Amino acid sequence: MSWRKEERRAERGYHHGNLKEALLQAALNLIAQKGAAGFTFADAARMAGVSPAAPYRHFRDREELLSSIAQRGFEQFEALLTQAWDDGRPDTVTAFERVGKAYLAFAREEPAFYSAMFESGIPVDLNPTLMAASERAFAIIRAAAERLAALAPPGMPRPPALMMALHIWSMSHGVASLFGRGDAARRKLPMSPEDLLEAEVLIYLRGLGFPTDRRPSAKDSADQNPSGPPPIPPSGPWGKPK
Amino acid sequence: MSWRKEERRAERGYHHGNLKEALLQAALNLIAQKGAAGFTFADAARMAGVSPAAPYRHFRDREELLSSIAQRGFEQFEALLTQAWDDGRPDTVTAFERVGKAYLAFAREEPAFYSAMFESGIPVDLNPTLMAASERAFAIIRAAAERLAALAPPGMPRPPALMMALHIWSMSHGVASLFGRGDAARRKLPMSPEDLLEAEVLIYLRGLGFPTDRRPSAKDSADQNPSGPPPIPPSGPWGKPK
DNA sequence: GGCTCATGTAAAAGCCTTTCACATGAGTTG
DNA sequence: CAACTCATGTGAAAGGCTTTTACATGAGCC
Repeated sequence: MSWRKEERRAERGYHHGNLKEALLQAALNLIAQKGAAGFTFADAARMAGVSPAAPYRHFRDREELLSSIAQRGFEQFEALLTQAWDDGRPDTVTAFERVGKAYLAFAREEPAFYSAMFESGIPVDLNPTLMAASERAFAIIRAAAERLAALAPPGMPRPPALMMALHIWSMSHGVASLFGRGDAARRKLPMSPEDLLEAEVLIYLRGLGFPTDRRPSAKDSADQNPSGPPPIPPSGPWGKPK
Repeated sequence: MSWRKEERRAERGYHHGNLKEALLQAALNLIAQKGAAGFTFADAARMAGVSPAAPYRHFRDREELLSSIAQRGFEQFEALLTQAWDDGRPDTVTAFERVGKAYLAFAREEPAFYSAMFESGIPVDLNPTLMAASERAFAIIRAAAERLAALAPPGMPRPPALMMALHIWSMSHGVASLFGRGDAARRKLPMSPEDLLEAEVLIYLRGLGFPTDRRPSAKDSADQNPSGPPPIPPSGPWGKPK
């Protein structure tokens, strides 16, 4: 394991050949281990087997490296969300919840990216490229919300899709931040973050008038919400306490 | 302004007299300015007018100072939430939302505390005192959720209060984290975080079957939910787009 | 007045960031 | 193929932060 990484100059010559990528990978590992705050530029250099000054040939400073990671993170995040949304198949509500799960999965499985993206304190607003990547990711959630909003029962006032998207985002982010990674500093829960978020979203959607007892029958290709109050499922969107 | 703080040794003698408190205040200011990550032990010492080694007489290390601030933050947070909840007056739903607003207000008005509490990466779980303070704060939300749950319309399945509390917490935290402080690195919104959260909570509560068109008439001292589907307000819990 | 101990200081070791002058060698060019 | 150039890496150094250690000060207490 410490073999490819720590190959010394002797075996690789004066020039590294792929330092930028190596630094990004090293930083990713370090952030996963010690958090975005604990990550050190010098450490990354060491892990890549170069002098502490070498990274400056590829990144203006430590923060630019962090931004690059966040950038890449937003791109992967967007890809993951796109895949989870799958253009609303097989039905809008199911796909919508898959997006929520994907959000949590990303936070859990890519803590380093998540950390760089949301917890590193880098000013996303001030970096247009990064901002754009972030908005492309959010655009997936927003597109999903648009589809969902268009499906709202006719009897109910129709919520702005943007607001719905922001609501879903804040729920997902809140759950992920507070309970997301089993890491070290996270609070313990009587249920999985996934279940917590799923119930939250279901209740929210019900509040908007959506029918939320998903059954294989419930394809929303045709308008199957003639009118009237939302159906009340026999049991809520939370399981019986074990 | 830089007068009380930077009083030098000449005017204060060898001993500071109140260094611990001075350091906490200095750290609070520094964190508010430069974030929990940017805050420096040495800076705090400088601001208090003592040598860089002096703080070690009062805090084991930089992290202990951070923990102390988080501790104090949780205490103030608890006090604020308690006051906002006001034991459910004048009615449960109104008081419940006041708690949500208080959450945002705290994040906005005490960014340094909020930062230390939720974004500094200190391991809350590993510090029993801190953990206890954190749980006392959460207990307010939980108590509010208990009261709300007890009020749920009889026709609906009753959600576990703990889960409701976690949902509300995650919404509040999500909104505060993503859009909370106008600081630097936060995303812009087409509405205020307060309005966003209020709408979110209202929709959520409606999803649980609560009547959410709050009018002065709606005191919940008596059971005013005979049965039937939740009333549908003429307009949703979001304003018309301006 | 003299003691003692909490509270500060100075100095030093070790680490990190960042810069600068200089070294290396990969790729290009005649 | 030899010469050149420029991107990429190195070493050293300045400056800052953290933390420890031995020593200084003086406030509170007999």
